[in-house]
Amino acid sequence: MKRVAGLQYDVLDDLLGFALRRAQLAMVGAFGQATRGADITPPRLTALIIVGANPGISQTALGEALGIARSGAMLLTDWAQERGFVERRNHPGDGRVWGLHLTRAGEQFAQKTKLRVVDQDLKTSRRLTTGERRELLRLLDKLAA
Amino acid sequence: MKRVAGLQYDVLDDLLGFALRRAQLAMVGAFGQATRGADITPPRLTALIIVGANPGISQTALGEALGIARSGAMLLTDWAQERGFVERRNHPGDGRVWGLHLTRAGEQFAQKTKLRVVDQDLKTSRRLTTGERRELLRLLDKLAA
DNA sequence: TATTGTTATACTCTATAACTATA
DNA sequence: TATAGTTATAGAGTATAACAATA
Repeated sequence: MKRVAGLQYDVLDDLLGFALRRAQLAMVGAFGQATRGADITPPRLTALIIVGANPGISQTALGEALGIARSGAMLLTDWAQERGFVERRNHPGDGRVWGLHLTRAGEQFAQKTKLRVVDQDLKTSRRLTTGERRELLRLLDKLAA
Repeated sequence: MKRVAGLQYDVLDDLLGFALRRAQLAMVGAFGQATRGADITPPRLTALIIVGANPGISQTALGEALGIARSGAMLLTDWAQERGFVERRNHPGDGRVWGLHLTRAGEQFAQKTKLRVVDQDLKTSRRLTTGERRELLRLLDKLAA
């Protein structure tokens, strides 16, 4: 959201947490624009990307990659499977584990959506110079490390 | 969440949206630590801070400040009123509007919690130099503008 | 007519805890 | 015993749409 003119923000002006939320709202809005009508959300696309880049990954590992609980990774997997984007295959050598794989449709959907989202991500950050964008990525990475 | 070693992240590595989410998870975790047992969340504290700094603000304006719908601002106000932190007073001159005000208890709670959260926000960003932190705030602000 | 607050409803995201199958 | 997946449940956050009161 944008700052409202004339409003007092007190300590919020100096909180990284609040600045992050404002920036993220802007990016989530941009994501929505880029994917309008595609029935997809940031965590769902993230899951598809992780599965696509790591074929055979387990649900638990997917949850770790996303920073959420196993049960949440399961619901994401359920969604992706219902949409026909992901298959649960038996894991060779461990009967407790599902190996997750993108289907053909999942690959196509992920590819198309990735392009749109990357493009929109760049567009939304056009306000920053290339150097500033790179520096922002670096600082965010350092903060989350 | 931290990056998982050995995992492939594909385009996520270059998306500001994903970097923001990872950084925000770190900060929200820090918020939780700073406020453990205090029954408070980031949007709720934000609402208290905005009301405290802008006495008599309307629910609609509060929603705009927070970047959420009127109905959401209403639920936050309900929560704050139930907790005894906020009063809805009649607005002089416009019978449709509530003027929101912190109670004594609300002021005390907000003051105490603000101090803790600001402190933790600084602690969590200790990984950054003072200059880097300032630069990060500037870039996030520019991105959200 | 337009705006404020309200209510009803629904969906996403996330967590915890307990259960089962397998290791 | 420990781990992967599952199920049940709950809460927070958010949105949209329709409504009443007031402007």
